[in-house]
Amino acid sequence: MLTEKIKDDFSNLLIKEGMKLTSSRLSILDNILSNDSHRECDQIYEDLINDDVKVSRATIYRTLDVLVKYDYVRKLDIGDGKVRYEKKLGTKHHDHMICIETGDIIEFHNNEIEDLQDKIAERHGYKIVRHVHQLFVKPLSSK
Amino acid sequence: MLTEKIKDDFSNLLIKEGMKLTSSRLSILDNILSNDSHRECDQIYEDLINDDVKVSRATIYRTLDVLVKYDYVRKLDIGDGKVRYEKKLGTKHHDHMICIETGDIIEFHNNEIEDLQDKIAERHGYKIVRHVHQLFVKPLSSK
DNA sequence: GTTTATGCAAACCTTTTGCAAATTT
DNA sequence: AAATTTGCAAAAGGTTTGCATAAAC
Repeated sequence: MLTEKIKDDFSNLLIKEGMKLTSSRLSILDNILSNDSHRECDQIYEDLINDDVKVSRATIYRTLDVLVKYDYVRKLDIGDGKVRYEKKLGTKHHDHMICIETGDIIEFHNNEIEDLQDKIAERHGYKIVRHVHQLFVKPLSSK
Repeated sequence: MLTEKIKDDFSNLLIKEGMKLTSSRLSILDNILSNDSHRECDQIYEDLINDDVKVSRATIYRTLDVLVKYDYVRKLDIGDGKVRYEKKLGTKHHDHMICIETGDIIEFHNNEIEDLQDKIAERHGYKIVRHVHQLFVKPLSSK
């Protein structure tokens, strides 16, 4: 369920962009913000259909682009050919550890690494705009 | 130009896999090891054709799979929809900083970050198999 | 001579796009 | 009523695949 504030903010953002507040867009936003997993577009589509929300994949793709642009959603690409999306609004920054045995995606955050990254970029004359940090792991117990 | 040692090692590896040492495979390996850039399959294809090596894209894809599996080549995916390949044999481990203004790819390495990564994984009961660390940056001078 | 590799074109699969119909303002 | 959005199905774009032919062993 979207709060009034979220709905208002979203509405204003759309107006600012010359876009309209449609029920499809609200349903997609609601679905994303109510879910903590890392889903492919098709999974989101299935979930919406199961909730009796009638939308097309095309609309989901088009809406995800807007949501990513405005930081409601983060696009996650772990290089397995499947692009995933996760809620970003109201969450803290984190990176991902992916278990290569189970496919589990675990979130992590480390300030020291963040600082070191910044220094490396600065040393080369750059400033970081965003970063991707993914650890592909297996259980210590695994051979 | 491939050294005898590299050629022998490659030959042995193929034999072990029940595969044959073909001129296509040697040409592709040679091309990769002679190049320090980060190229898409299609760029590699063009470069080979320009060198009068007659191969198909299919063969390049199939050969790259083997080369990646045996650490001759690293597959690089910076999430822009273009998968790139870079020489790995004889190079030191590094990660990538990508300039979002010029598309330049700069290599970097930092032991402290590597150690911190290991600790994070361990703390969660995992061991790192590989990782992806990419900094998307812009010049400090840029607004 | 047997087996694996190659090239070609078709198939794949996810994402994007053009357009007419539907929805929003 | 004017403008944007939607769904559909087609297009796109990179990668994979099946199969007949070629090359390696």
